[in-house]
Amino acid sequence: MQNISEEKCKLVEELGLNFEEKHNLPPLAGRIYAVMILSNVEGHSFEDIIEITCASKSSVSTNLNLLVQLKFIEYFTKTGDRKRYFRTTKNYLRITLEEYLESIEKELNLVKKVNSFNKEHNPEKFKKNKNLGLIFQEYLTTQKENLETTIQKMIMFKKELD
Amino acid sequence: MQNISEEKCKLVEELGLNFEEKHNLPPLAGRIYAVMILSNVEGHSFEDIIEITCASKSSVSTNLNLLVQLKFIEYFTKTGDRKRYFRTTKNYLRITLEEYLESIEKELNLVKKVNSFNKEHNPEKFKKNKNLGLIFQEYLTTQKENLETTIQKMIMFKKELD
DNA sequence: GTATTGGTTCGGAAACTACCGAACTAATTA
DNA sequence: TAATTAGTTCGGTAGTTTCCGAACCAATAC
Repeated sequence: MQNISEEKCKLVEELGLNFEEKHNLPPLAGRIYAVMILSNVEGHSFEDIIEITCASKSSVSTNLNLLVQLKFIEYFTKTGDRKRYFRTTKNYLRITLEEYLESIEKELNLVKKVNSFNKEHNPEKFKKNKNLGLIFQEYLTTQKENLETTIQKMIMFKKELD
Repeated sequence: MQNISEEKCKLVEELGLNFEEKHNLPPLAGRIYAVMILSNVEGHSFEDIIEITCASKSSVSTNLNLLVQLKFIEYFTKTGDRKRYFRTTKNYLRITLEEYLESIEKELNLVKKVNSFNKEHNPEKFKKNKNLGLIFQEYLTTQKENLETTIQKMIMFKKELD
């Protein structure tokens, strides 16, 4: 990490790790994304990212393209300038929330499947764990609803977002 | 997967993958855990698991011990029988929820840090994204509270659980 | 004692991931 | 046309993960 304050550098590492885990990104992609989240600049060039992250051209190329493909970032150009400039997409929070929603739905589905499988095949086990299973199912349902309303709220800010 | 129905086998794969992802377990550990969740039997022996999963002694040993260490499963013995028998711990749902809570707290913390960093260092960017940042923070807070009450509910069933 | 049972430990193989450097392409400039 | 710029593609390497088999250990059975 070059040319950035120590405070920022630490936050980049921390945020980067978080993105890496939560979105299953390679470490470098997580760091690049963190740099952009924490930056003043409207648009980092390819070169900027190489300098800041101290990574090779090829790695930066691969990871920038990955982030673009996953819609975490986007690029724009300036007339009379061959470079591409990258910035976070304005709706990355919505993407994150939608990812959460998807994963919650998947899990809720699984829990229901397990509950009904055990109900049918292991009735005495099901009875014993019924309350727990239902509490978990209830929790997931609440969370799903919560996510849906949050996403609705975000869409209300659409003009700002898109 | 031997000696289990096709339906169960499919569910084991699906559940196993889910545990693998959500709890960062090796594939075999995820499958073993899934087998136990979906089973009638009160206590699988070491041998049982080897047969069902078609994995080697050493792998089964390693992964059973991992699951025990992480408190996903526990073992008991029968008098006059040298074998160990494994079963899911009765509070694995609580463990899962507590893991969620921890990860939400971490993320909420990070979001706050990012918000205050941007407020200080990139004020115009912060202004532009303020509403989104706050909506996200609000969402995380609600979710955290939701989790806390759910865990409380679970603790109310303590007698059944522990 | 010796054999068997139940399980652990260790070394290594196979597969996967993340990154790098070198060679390359395609567009622009001189 | 030659050189430069901006970025991509490819082959390979280092590190990590997951699993296996073989050797091993400790307790019981013969």
